[in-house]
Amino acid sequence: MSRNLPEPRLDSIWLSRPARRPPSGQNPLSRDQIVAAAVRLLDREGLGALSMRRLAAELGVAAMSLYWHVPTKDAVLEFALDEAFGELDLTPKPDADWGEQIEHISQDLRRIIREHPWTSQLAGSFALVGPNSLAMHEQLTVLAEAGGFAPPDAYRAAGTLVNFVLGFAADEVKWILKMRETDLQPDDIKEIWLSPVLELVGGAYPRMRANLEAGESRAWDDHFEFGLSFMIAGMRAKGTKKN
Amino acid sequence: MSRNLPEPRLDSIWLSRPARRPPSGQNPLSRDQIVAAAVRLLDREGLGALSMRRLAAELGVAAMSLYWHVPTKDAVLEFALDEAFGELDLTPKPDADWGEQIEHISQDLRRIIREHPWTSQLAGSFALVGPNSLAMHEQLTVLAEAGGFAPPDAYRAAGTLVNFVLGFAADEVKWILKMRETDLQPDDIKEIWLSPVLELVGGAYPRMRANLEAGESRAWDDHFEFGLSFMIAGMRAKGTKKN
DNA sequence: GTACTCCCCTTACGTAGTAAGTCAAAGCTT
DNA sequence: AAGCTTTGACTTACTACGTAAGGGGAGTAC
Repeated sequence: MSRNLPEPRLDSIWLSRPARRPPSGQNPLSRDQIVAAAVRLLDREGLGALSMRRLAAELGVAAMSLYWHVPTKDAVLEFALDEAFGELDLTPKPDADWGEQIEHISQDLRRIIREHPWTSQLAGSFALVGPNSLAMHEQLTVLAEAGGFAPPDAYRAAGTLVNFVLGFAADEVKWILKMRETDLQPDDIKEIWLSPVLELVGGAYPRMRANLEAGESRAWDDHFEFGLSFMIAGMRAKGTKKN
Repeated sequence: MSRNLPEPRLDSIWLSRPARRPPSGQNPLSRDQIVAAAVRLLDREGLGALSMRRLAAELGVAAMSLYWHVPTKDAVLEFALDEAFGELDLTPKPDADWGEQIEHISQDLRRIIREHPWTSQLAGSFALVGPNSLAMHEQLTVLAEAGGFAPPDAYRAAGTLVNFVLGFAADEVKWILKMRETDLQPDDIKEIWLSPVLELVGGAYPRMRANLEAGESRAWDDHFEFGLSFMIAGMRAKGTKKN
């Protein structure tokens, strides 16, 4: 069941400029179409199902044809990842507190990762320097500055926040994918998965045991809101503008 | 350059009990030896270099021999991951504040991930339910309770903290691996990598530009301490025990 | 017509995980 | 001691992957 997730890379595709002019006619294939098809396929069947052959089939084309528009499979993944970030709602909300706006973007980022679980797996492997990713960091930095952080700290605070959301969503996504894979409901998962864990830990880790038992079908929403409130409390405590 | 990182799994190897009794004689192969060799290989050559054939070669054995001791490659990776977590120093420090102890464990976790960069890639793919991982969460939960959180919130706070450290370290590790891969120093990286980013963003994201320019060779330590102080400030703000 | 570029194609290589089956030696039963 | 079972390694082979290399046809420019 091992699937090809790329190693972390920094020589991002975003750093090698187009070098390929836009399509002349009504070509059946283009980078945009490839990326769109990749997102569709990833949403439908997951990261493990995306092979160049499969993606080409999705477009009614031979595998190697893709390589005219895209240098490697990793590039496809990077484009798809940034494409998903493009769904973020970053419009400023003038009548909302900076903290509320940060909360809104965080919730939105979490939503996107839940809707495209593969993003969580890719975000850990690629440097996030696509245009939409940069726009997100930029906006969060702006809001952190509004919260009273000096520019360098605002930048760091934004990064810390993104790390939290990505980390949280990664956890969440493991469950979502598991449920999708097995066609089980949360309660079934509890039965077939949680019980063995509890048996495994035995008497060893009382708190983990208690929390796993109580935590039931995972109240993800509450958990997320708690963590987030937590981050924002930290920001309010460390920034100079207290409200 | 795509490498085989597994999809997130929840049907963890930890959940299927041994079912294999310990080797009788002085066998050349055992699960422990395989895991130890895997860790060595991963440290030395990275996640992408670990194939079953390569790992077997490391042990002077045929590839399929490993499958007697271990059901799949993913299992090897899960064992290796928990093995690394085993290096954590979780001993209670009686003369340290709960916040200081949390800080200590967080720093230690970060150290381990830096020393074994592949852990960061694997942690995103496997449910963290190995014994050493559970021990870590348990201890962090204990400390959060000492900070004044009610048990369910302490559990969540611990999770939030781990998410932060893992997320931060994932970022960091991308750079470490890049430097290792290319044999470059931070300043060189700045030149060959950062400049193109800056050129790419152009005038678009003034804060990202400013921070990337100022951020230089990435002051990771400062950045981490900032984020961590941030998390702990949040905990102190939300927990009941204020100091 | 000739040349050139664009874009998609076919073929093939090397490597991956692992299913399936083989077989020698060690251990247990009688 | 003889025979049976279990253990732990081996070999072979299958399918799928990313992509290097190169072919060829259509459209355009002179």
